[in-house]
Amino acid sequence: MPEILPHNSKRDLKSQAILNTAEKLFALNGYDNVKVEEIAKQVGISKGSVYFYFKSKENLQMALTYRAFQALIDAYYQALETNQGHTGFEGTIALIDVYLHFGKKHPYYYELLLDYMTFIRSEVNQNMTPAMQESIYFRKVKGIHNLPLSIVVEEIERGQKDGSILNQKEPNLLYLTAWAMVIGFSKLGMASHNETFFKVPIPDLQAHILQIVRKLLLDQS
Amino acid sequence: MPEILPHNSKRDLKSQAILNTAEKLFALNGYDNVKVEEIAKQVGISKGSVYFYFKSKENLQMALTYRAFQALIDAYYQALETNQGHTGFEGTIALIDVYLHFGKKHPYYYELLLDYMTFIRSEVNQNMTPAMQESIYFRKVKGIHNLPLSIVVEEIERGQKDGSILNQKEPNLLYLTAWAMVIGFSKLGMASHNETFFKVPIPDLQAHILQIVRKLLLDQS
Amino acid sequence: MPEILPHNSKRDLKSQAILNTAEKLFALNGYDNVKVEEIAKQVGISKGSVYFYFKSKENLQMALTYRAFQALIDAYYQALETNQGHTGFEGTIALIDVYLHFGKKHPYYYELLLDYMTFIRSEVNQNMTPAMQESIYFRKVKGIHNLPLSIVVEEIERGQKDGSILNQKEPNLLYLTAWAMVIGFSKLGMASHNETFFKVPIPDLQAHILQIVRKLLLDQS
Amino acid sequence: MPEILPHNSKRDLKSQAILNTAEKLFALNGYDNVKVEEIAKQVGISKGSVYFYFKSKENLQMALTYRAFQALIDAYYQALETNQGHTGFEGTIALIDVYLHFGKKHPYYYELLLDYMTFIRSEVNQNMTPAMQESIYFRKVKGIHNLPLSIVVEEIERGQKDGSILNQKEPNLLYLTAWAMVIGFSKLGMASHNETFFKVPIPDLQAHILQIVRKLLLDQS
DNA sequence: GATGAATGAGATTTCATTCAT
DNA sequence: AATGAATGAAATCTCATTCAT
Repeated sequence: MPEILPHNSKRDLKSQAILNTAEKLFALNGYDNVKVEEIAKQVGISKGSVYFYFKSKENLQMALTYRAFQALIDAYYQALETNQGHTGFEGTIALIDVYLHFGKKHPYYYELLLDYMTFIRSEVNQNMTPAMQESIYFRKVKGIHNLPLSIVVEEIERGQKDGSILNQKEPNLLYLTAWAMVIGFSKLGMASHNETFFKVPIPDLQAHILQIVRKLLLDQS
Repeated sequence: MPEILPHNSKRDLKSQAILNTAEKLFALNGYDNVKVEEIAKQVGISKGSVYFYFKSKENLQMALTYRAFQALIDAYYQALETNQGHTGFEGTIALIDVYLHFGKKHPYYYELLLDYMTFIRSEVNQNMTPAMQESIYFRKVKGIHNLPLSIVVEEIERGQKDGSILNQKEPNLLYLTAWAMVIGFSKLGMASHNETFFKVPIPDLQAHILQIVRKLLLDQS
Repeated sequence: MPEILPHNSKRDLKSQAILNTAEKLFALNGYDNVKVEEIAKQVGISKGSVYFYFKSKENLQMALTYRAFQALIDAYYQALETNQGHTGFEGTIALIDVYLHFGKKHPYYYELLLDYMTFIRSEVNQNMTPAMQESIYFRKVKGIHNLPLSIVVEEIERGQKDGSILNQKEPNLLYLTAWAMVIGFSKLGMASHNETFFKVPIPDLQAHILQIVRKLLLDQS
Repeated sequence: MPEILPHNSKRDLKSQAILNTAEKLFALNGYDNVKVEEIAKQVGISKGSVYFYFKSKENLQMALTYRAFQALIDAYYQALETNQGHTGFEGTIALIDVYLHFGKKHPYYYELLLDYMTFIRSEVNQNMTPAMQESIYFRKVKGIHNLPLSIVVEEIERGQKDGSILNQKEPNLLYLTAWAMVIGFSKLGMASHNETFFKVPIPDLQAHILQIVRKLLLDQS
């Protein structure tokens, strides 16, 4: 009964523990201000062990980025499943809602996802550390990094076909526009640990932005 | 009597040269990847001189943040002056347009402005270096950091009064909503050195977002 | 009764496998650049097993040194056996020839032998790790480390007596002189993976040096 | 009077001090067993300062190698000057004598010179650290690393022409043969801090080897 | 005012060795 | 006997900052 777990489950458990702690510390103090030693200490293991599980600090962050993508994609699929039978419009709104909640739950994931987009864009021209080139996590992320986009775009297309999304503009343009709003909101929301930002309650701002996205999708001008 | 000497202008000239170079390098490589020595070298002075003009690297960045605020505010006032006689709606759109174009000349200013927002919110709760506490530039920035908001908000209010802005929602809410869109766009646009992002031409995206802001202000639902 | 079991042969087999691999890797990359883990991996066992058979990395090298001495001594005795009935001169030349060819099969043995000579001279004055002090292999090597010298010296003496070696100088002096030449050649030859060294074909150089040794032994000036 | 020194003489003085200490420690304990911090401590400066003068530990060693070459070449030229008017034979012997004394005075230089020969040989095929590729000292050494050979070879050729060297074999072959003897002797001599090695007084061995070299050059068989 | 040599705390990373399983 | 996760000392190198000249 208890032994059905794959025999590297203990290994996985510890990787996850390291990742959890790293995520917490990176989020709190910023990547550069966190020492690997500190991560180890908080996990209750030695510095060397962290390096046993993750080849480098950079790699550790890429593993976190992978997690961020996975978490987002999982949440997307789950929302899609929950919304089976609904229109493409409803599905799209649900996805955006998911992204918004996602950022509240894992604020650091936002940063990671955004940083990755910047990073990947300069992959060709710029210098990438050899450590990164060979990183298994980097390869894993590259395998899925377009999924979030395509999931939403497909849902938008579905909505355009089923008539629930009246705006007939290029789905990619609609996606990026909505994404820009949501990212902007997250950036601002991130800046305030308080309930309000410049006297505006954060939830009000969020509701307002969601409402605009709705209008955008229903717009047929 | 003693203060009329052009004595200080040489000083200013050199500070400005340092700031120009720092801005360029920070924008290009990121704050952490730029060495003070490199800045000095490119200015053609010594490391020690940089420290004569700016107490620390952090301080240098805060001075840059001050420049960013100044530049934005200047651009705002100039747009307002150019738009004298126009409606509040037109003024507001002009301001947003300014913000959108603002980053073309100084791409790093967006980051600085955003970082500052994040920084300032932690002023009370968190740990701030004593060096920063006493920084003259920090105090200067604090003196003007609410101006961009109030300039735009005032213009929105003017528009609501003169009937050119039909949306009667709280001006702060409108401002933040519009700001979120613009920030989001900047983040996305910044990330791409290319002309397109996910197959969407960057200028198309910008135009689209501006159009939505227009609709937002004219919305009376 | 209990010691006849082939029980130990499996043990020996594995030690030998470890030594073979270590020798190959040390020769290729240098002692310091070879990780114990890499040795284990190439043998197909675990790091822990290496430590079961050899108390430490240093010890492993000393075991290799022992093998080097054994191999040299074996080759010497074999040459002597082959040359039974020949003069001392011929025997001596045969021994030197053996030494010269010795490194072709095990290039690393030269280094090991030389390093050992350097190591042993510092035994008294200098600091030696306690691990080494107690090393069984170190004791084993100490037991035989004078054999190569005495074998050659005895052969020289035999040659001086049977009249085939005309040079009547101190046999130890003759030995060291010949040894110096051979070591020097090995050092130079080793350094070149090519066929020539400074335009001189390596085999030509070797033949030349052997010829000089011959003359040395026949010299009666 | 005292100010004629070039104004970076203080800088040079300190580099030399670092080099002196590094040489001593490397010679005593081996490159790998010496910490940069230890060098700094013994010079009486900080670790960072060592890195200010030499970009890396590897670089420091290459600087030492450069010194070794310079010292050898200087000694060669000086010997040539002293032997002006003498035959090529005498000049050649003088050069070999210089090399022999040289190794006694700077035992570590021998190793460095020999290591460099091994290193340079693998330059094409093998991996070289980027740090080394760009090392100014590496480039400096490459500029002069063939001088010792050519100085001696020229002298041998001169001797062959003026009739003082009767051996008409290829000068490069003669050089390498002699060099092998001398290197071999050095290796053995290095192994003994004592006055004797296997009961043979070191100076006797040296004299003997020199005598053989003499005979080699005069040999016309 | 200007210089740049000097500092030294601190960061990442490696790897021989141990030991619980 | 065998395994391989865990350890932690130690090593190299960086760079913001200081300060004597």
